Amino acid sequence: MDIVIELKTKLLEALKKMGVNLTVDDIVIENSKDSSHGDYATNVAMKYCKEFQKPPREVANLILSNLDMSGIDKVEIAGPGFINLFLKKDSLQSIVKTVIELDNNYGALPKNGKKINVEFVSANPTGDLHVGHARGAAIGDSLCRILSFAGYEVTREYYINDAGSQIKHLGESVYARYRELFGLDFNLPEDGYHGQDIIDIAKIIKDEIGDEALKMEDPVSYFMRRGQDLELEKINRDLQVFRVKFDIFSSELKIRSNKAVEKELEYLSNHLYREEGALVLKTTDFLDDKDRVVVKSNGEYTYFLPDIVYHCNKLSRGFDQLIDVLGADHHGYINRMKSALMMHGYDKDVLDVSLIQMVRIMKDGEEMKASKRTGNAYTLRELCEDVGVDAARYFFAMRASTSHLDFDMNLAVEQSSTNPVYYAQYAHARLCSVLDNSSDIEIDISAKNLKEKSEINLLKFIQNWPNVVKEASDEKAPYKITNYIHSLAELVHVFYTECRVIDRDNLSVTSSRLALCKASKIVLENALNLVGVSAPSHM
RNA sequence: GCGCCAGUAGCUCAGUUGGAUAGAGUAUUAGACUACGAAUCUAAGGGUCACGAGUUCGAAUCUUGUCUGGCGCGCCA
Repeated sequence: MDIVIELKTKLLEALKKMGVNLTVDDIVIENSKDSSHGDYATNVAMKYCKEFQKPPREVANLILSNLDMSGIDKVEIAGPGFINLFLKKDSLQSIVKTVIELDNNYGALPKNGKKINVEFVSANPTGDLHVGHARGAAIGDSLCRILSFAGYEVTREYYINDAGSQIKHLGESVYARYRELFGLDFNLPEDGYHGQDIIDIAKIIKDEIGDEALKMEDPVSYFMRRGQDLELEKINRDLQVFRVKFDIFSSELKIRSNKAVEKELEYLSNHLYREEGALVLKTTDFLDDKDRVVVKSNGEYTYFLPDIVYHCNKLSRGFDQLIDVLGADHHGYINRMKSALMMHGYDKDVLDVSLIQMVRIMKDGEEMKASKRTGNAYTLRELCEDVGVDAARYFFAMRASTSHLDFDMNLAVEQSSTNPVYYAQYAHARLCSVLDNSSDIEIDISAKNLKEKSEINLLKFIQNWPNVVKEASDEKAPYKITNYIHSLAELVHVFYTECRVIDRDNLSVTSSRLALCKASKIVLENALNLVGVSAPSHM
């Protein structure tokens, strides 16, 4: 059993004897930062001293006199009333066996039967993904990996806005470039797209169908469809390179079919009113600070209306929770969507929005606003080419999504200890190397000879991994995983430096240390996998 | 003007159900390879946790006021 849980249970029993009933979640046990504070410490005596109407240190004393001491080496009361617990070494060593036996599943939480839909990226297919999308993609996908590891059934979804004016502009732009290729006069719309990629797409279409489009009655709608498909293929290729794979692409056009939007208007009729010819949804009855137009006075729908239909569509597919990963500039959108869902009788918390703050690409101490090569926005593809997928994914996942991110290009390409990605991957490669060099020596998974400080620290840290998974999943915070990875890598390096692993004159210690190496390698690999970063055995 | 997010070491950031001397990385300085990968490790210096007031045994954390920055506030998507 989990040592922390075991300790909590013992504390609970002690408190119970003293007449106070609590649950496991009421007890906080933390890893001591300072080894003189024991292996673990708890503040229960201070937290619940009011129940006993006695000062914290006295309560601590009472708890200790009732505490089952099996597996515990010694206890101390310290400071204002902390209880410091010192464990017997063998109670820590058992984690090695657990890790090696569970392997890739160590840290995975049991299936909880909950279905979560995570919508992310959802960029209009009118051009390449830029670095803002890249951060959304990295965080969205890492989140999915974490949630899935934490026992949820996860669906990754991409919403294509293929019914709006953007796609029309795309069609017109590609058509114009297509005509240009035949030397015909062409009209590139001002609010169209002017990049090189549009010309490339026009060329592809020319290769596909020759001059056939020139005879079409409605060429623009053909170019809309085909142009969008080609853009989407490109986006999808870039995302796959970035190790992001969607389960489903939903089309706004399809959502709109079967009169779904009209039915939605009917459903919402009690919450609608007319103002200056437009239909307005009374979202202020719920969470919003302003009512929102859903049908413009010219009869067109705003973006919001089909998006309501889309979110209801997702919920109708049986998801317990929806997560939207959105750029921070969309924050005004949250309450209006939640309000609409509440009109459908859903709880406001069925939708959880992860806002992703802005990214600045920094190079040589200055912000890089555009790609040097193309002059356009710096793209995900260029980023992958310049710094590699591992570095890009790690850096994006590394910070809380709510904080602005300065992406340091110089650091990301650095192949040294200053680069956190290499630091972690190097730790993994080192472990692999040690294990390779000792393949003839048997591994002792009881790990009974581990007793050095660096070994114990590593054991405790590995043992905490499932809790980190839980926390990252509950808080939807991939950066908790990268923080863990960095600390784990550090402990591995320290262990490696202080403890010579392979010693053919002392095979009993060697066998234990090899087991620790193997367990550490497994956890490191599992953690890296959750943020989509590879765990190489050689570098 | 209103709303959301933020302000912690020179720089980039952790620390958020209130806990012990506020931590990492980076940068700077000084050390450590005749053995498993020195892409590493060990130390040192570096702080008014934006500022004030409050809540209590105890505040970076909670409340409140102020200042600064980013973003939003459209019959755009």
